[in-house]
Amino acid sequence: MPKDRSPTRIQKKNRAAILDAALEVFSTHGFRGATVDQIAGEAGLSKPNLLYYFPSKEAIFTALLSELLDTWLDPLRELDPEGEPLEEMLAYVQRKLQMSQDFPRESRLFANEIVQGAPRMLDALSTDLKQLVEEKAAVIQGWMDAGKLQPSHPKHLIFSIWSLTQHYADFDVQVRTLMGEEDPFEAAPAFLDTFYRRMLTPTG
Amino acid sequence: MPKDRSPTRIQKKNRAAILDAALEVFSTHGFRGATVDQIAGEAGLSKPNLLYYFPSKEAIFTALLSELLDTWLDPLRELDPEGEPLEEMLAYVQRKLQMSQDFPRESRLFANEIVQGAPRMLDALSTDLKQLVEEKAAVIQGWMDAGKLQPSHPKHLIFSIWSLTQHYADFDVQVRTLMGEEDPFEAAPAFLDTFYRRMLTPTG
DNA sequence: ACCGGATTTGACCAACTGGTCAAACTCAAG
DNA sequence: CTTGAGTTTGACCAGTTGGTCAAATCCGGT
Repeated sequence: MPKDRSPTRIQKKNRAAILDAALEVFSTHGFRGATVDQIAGEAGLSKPNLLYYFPSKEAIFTALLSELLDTWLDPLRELDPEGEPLEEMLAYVQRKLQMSQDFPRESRLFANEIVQGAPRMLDALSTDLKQLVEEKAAVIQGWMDAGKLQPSHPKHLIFSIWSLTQHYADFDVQVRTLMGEEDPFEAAPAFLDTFYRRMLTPTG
Repeated sequence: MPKDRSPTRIQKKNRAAILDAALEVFSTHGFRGATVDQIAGEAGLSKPNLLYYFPSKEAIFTALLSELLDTWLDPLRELDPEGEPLEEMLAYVQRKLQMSQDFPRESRLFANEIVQGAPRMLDALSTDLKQLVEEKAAVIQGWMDAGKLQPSHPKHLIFSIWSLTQHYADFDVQVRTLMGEEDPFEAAPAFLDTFYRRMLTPTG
């Protein structure tokens, strides 16, 4: 293993290649289903060479998770308590949908892990994610209390946004099989905008 | 292997035990992540004994899939073209939610498979499921055209129902981690009812 | 050109996995 | 209580997998 000096050009390149390859392989086969050989091949390295950069398969996976989780939660972080409530929520929905379109592998990586009980993510879920959700759920509750949003259950509302947007990435095969030629991401933005506009616009 | 006579008492019991064990193990670890030993253990059999009833791991999996797919699609099948549109849709949502609550393992089994590209299910998706969805999407489109439902994209609407309801089963760990003591299935029915009532009630 | 650390690799290993097989055991019908 | 089909198992096998290691090669600074 390289000393803990600042990484060389080669180290940067190879670590990046490995993480990208790992994302590709882990997201399509899950942790257990992915093999180190597969990742090494995808990264253009031999297996021992890959293990020169990361001590184990597990280490690659956790490095990948911690690298991606922050990015993944950014759209929710950007929800602005000072903004106009309805527009903030609708903008969040669109940002999240865009993430599913642009980063489906990341979405599937998390989906795989969570469906299987999140054995390597529970920590992050119950600390970082929980804190963020509590904070934003409180903001949304505030907006509802102020009559700016139609009252409902803030956490269920957040879950619904995750669910509806990530579905297009996680269940991509199914969605595309059933939609035929039509690109799912063509109608999705308008569909979700209408959906949440009707749901969240306060009545009287 | 037993002859193709009518199954004995022992055969019935063991085949059922194996399929139940397989559901448990496949749904929490995915196909690749599950081992035949694990399934055998869960079923209370030795590995060779299990392989006396099913010729291979693959065979167990496909037997399980074909046994469950029909049940899984029943709620959609029951959507009655002759019924009152809004109530039919809302009832479908509740049936689907109930499935997620009562059969989370089944939901996760399909989720695991589809997230990973549905390598063993594409056939079923592109034939049985596709046909059913086309049929029901047409019914919904008809209701929209008749002004009985707020117009939107029927297929996206169906996907949204799958997504919102199955989320509670597939992402159970995450949902429960973030909701703390509160049982997700307590508020979910009302949340989804409100959601779709507002979405689907036709405006003027 | 030379040196020492960084990088790469082929050979190897132990554990695991899906699957086989012949021998042993169980059980219901006569 | 026999008998033969139905059932179960221990031993085994070949392929895969995560990981190790010493030796070989590469590369940047002098």
